[in-house]
Amino acid sequence: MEAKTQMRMEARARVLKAMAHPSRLFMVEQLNKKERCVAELAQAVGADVSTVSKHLSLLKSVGIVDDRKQGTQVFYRLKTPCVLEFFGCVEKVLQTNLQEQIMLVK
Amino acid sequence: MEAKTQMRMEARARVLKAMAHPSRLFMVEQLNKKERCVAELAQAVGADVSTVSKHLSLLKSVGIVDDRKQGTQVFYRLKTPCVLEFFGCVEKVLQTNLQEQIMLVK
DNA sequence: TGGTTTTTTGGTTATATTGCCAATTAGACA
DNA sequence: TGTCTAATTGGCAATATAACCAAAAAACCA
Repeated sequence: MEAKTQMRMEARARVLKAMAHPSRLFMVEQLNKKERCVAELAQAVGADVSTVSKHLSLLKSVGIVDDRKQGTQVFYRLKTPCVLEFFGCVEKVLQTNLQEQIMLVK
Repeated sequence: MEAKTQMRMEARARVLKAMAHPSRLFMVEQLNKKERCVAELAQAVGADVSTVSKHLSLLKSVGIVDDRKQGTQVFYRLKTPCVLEFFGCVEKVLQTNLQEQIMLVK
């Protein structure tokens, strides 16, 4: 693999990796509905605020979310909603796997 | 997050995680063109055959690729080509980041 | 059967990720 | 200024990933 290709793949991998975590996927879905502050997301996810804050700063670092300060709160919002498109294919993959499981039992 | 939701997010994360690696992204792109055996992919990626074999079995385990035995060789192919759709959005994210970098310099 | 080729698996080491707690920072306001 | 509240950062321990080499498996052929 050429160095240039390698770098492009690494850049892509960083974005996908940022999405590839249960809590972060959930947060991305939540943020699609409306912007939310860290405490709200921590509550929704069921994890420590510090943990969620780190997840959010990772998502922000790759450009998937954005934030906005309001008083002592920080509101995060989905910056590139196209990431939601991932789910369609992911669900298709999971469905296909499921169908094969079923075929094995029959 | 409810237990059910948690499980669905974990399933999704497994699929995305399988994609989230430079070599694996490259292999997925290669496999889009045509099926390939392990040695070919190892050559193209520039890694040890055993390393590539492990990457492939991970991709297979989540249902992204499929394999077919032919003599001593094993040919892998893209089973769910919709994963290629990811790239469109990923590139958009990277482009947006780049635009912002440029704005900072100007 | 023995030898060759291709792939997978096991084992090890190095690195990265995750989650929590504790401490710090930042803003609002009495 | 002191004291809230909200969020971030640092640090640590547990777990997961990744790469390589060596060894085992699988399929072929002489």
